[in-house]
Amino acid sequence: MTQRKKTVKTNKKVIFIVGPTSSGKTDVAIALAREFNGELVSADSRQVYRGLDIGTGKDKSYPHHLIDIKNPGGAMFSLGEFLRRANELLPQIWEKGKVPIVVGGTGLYITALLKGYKLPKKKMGRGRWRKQEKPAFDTLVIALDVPRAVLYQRIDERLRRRMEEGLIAEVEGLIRAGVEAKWLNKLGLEYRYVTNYLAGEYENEEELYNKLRFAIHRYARRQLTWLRHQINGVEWTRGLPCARVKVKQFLH
RNA sequence: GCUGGGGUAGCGAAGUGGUCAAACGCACCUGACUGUAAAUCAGGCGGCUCUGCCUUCGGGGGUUCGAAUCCCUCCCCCAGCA
Repeated sequence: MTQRKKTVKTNKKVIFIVGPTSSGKTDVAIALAREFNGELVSADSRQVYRGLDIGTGKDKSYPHHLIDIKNPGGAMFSLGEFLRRANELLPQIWEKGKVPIVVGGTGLYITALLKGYKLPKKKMGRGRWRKQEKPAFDTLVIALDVPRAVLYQRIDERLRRRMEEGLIAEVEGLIRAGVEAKWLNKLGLEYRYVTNYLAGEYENEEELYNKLRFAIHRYARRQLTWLRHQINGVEWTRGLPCARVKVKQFLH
C-alpha cells in the first residue's frame, strides 16, 4: 500500500510527440491537444524564428508555445534558452489544468528537457555544463513510425509543395529585409540550400529541389538515429489511433 | 548500310595488361553527438562459412603466367554520313 503511494509521485505529466521530419508530428499533436485538453510546446530550433514559415513548415492553425519568439538574423536560439523557457511554461500549463504536449524534431532539446538537464546561467567550458536532475514530472514519449520509403516520398512531396507555395520568395524576402546569407546558411536545409541557389550555385530549381530533398532525407535519418539511441522509453506508434490509446492510459 | 564515339557496380564517372571488387561523386545504410543540433562529425556500401574465398567491368570466343584494359565476333546506344 505504501509502495503504491510512492509510484503515484505526481500528477504533473508531459506528453512528448517526436519523430523525423514529415512523420506527421504536428497533426497528431494538435489532435491530441484538442481531445485531451492539452497545450502545445514546440521543441523546434528553427520554428522559433519569425518569418521563417514555409521553410520550417509552421502550422499556425493551432497555438504553439515557443514559435515565433525570435527575430531572424540575430543571435541564434539555443538549447539553454529552450530549457529555460520550457521549464517556465510547464508549471503554467499545469496550473491551468492542462497537459503540456511537447512536439518537435529537435532531438537534443527533447532529451535535455526529458532528462532534466540544468544548465548554468553562463556558458561554461565544454564538457561540464550539465547538472542533471530527475525531471519533476511523468512523461510519455510517443514517436511516429513511418516506413522509410513512405517517409521519403512525403518529404519529397512536401518540399515540392513548399516550393510552389513560395519557399524561394520567402528566403529572398528575408535577404531583402537584411538577414545575412551567412546566418541563413547556418540554419541548414531549406534556408541554406535556397540561399545557395539564390547565390547561383545551382543550375536551376530542379537541381535545388534534388539537392535539398536528399539533404532532408539525411536529416530524417539522423533524427531517427537520435530517437533510437538518445531517448529512453520511446513508444513507437504508427499514428493517431495508437497514440490516442497510449495517451489515455498515461493520463490515468 | 558506312564512319566515328560509347557500353564499368543503384545512378553518374575514373581506370586502358598485373598493386582492381575496381578511384571519386550521388543515392542508400549505420553510428556519434554536452549551450549553432534542420548544425557538426565518423564508418559502411558485389557475395560469402570474411585476416581468406567466390562472382563482377554489354554477350560469346581468343591472345597472355595474368585482361575492365589487347584481338575476333555478336548485341545495344549516341553522333555524323548515306
